[in-house]
Amino acid sequence: MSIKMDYSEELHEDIICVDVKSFYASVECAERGLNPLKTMLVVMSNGENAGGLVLSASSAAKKNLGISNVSRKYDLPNHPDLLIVPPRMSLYLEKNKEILSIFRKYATEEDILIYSIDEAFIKVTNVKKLFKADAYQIARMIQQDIFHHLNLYTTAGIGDNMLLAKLALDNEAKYTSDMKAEWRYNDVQSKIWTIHPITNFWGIGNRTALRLHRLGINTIKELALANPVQLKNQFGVIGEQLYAHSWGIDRSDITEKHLTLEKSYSNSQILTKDYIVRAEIELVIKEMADQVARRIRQHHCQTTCIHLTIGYSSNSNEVGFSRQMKISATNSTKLLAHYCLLLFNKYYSGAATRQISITYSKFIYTTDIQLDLFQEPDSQIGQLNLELLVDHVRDKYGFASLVHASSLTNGATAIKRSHLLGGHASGLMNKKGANSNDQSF
DNA sequence: TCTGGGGTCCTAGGACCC
DNA sequence: TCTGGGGTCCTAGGACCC
Repeated sequence: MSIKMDYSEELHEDIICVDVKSFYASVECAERGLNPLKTMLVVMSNGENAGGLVLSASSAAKKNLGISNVSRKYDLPNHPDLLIVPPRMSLYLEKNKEILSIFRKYATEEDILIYSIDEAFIKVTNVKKLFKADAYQIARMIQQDIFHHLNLYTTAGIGDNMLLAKLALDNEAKYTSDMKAEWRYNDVQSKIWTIHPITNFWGIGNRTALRLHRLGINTIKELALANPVQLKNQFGVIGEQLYAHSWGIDRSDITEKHLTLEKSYSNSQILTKDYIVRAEIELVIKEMADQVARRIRQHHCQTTCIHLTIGYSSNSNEVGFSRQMKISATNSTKLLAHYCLLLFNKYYSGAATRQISITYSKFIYTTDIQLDLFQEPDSQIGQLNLELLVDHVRDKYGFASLVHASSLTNGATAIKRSHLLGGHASGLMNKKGANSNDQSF
């Protein structure tokens, strides 16, 4: 028996959520002329170490060998047919662009929302007439189009809103033979309420599952039938959202989502060893401050907020710290490195360091220079021009063509990392390094 | 775990203002 | 000063996603 819910005020769109099956692994199969569904292949970052991480495993590797996306090299079975290949992030970015250009044949720019490197939402409500097709048929056209052009299989979820499309994708389309699933408000009680375990539901991780469990809520159905006031008291906004989601309700507008993203750019790394020497840690911070500064210059923005996170070694008694600081708008490497070091020196306890992360946020988009009142204007402009020149040379000849002498010393990681994109090998090992591309997806 | 990397969003609590 | 109160901005920390 089902319970009545009035959906007349909710969105009734045709949203398709598309995701490329095992994206990185499938691209590698396609490049080798191998069947992406039958080949056992994994893309592995840092494959030279025993701790190498599986970024993507083909479905055959997952099914036959039980490999998952965060498996380690030391976990992998020894199988003669298993192909282990290094990542080529720049290639995946290229394929991502080609897929996007296919999406644009089926919807206008503002009706497409890129969710990640291999996932996007497409609103097709307004083009059904044009294609003389319903959403399900349009999803099939998109899937076939991508397969013909790129030899990649995609899965598609279809729904009245973005949440339903995404849930249909994650919880059904991935397991059906035609790689599609359509979830409408009518299906909420039979489809959403039976998602199991509860952490398979979008937005519920282990921590939230545990807190729900303490309230006696162990299934989506129990969540939907819970007292929304109690949920709000316990979880705040998240509680209201969880409740709405359990009924398949999501009022977010795909076209407005474009405007509301609050952006930040960051780099982070887990170091290959514990760093004890203060100067060596400072050096890595300077290098990373430089990398992220370069990215924001490429996007023509200036940051007004920097954030430094230091994680200490597990051999240490302390966990580390995470601090941010407002600054006057800048994208100057020199200034940003200075501020990052300021934070570091203020809070560093002297413990062995294993992880470093630098984030810039709260951007202003302008080409004007915010002149510092306490510095000579000429020297500030000169500094910025110098940094733009350095960017230009690196675009042309690769990051490693022009580095501070300090990056050649022990402990420095910038040169090694200059071929990384999104933290993994770009596949471009020639002089024109990965850094001519952007790392954000 | 033999420490991956890049993001977004929410909350509590402190500082400051009127 | 044996407790004012509301609003806004900021920071640290938590949680989640791909």
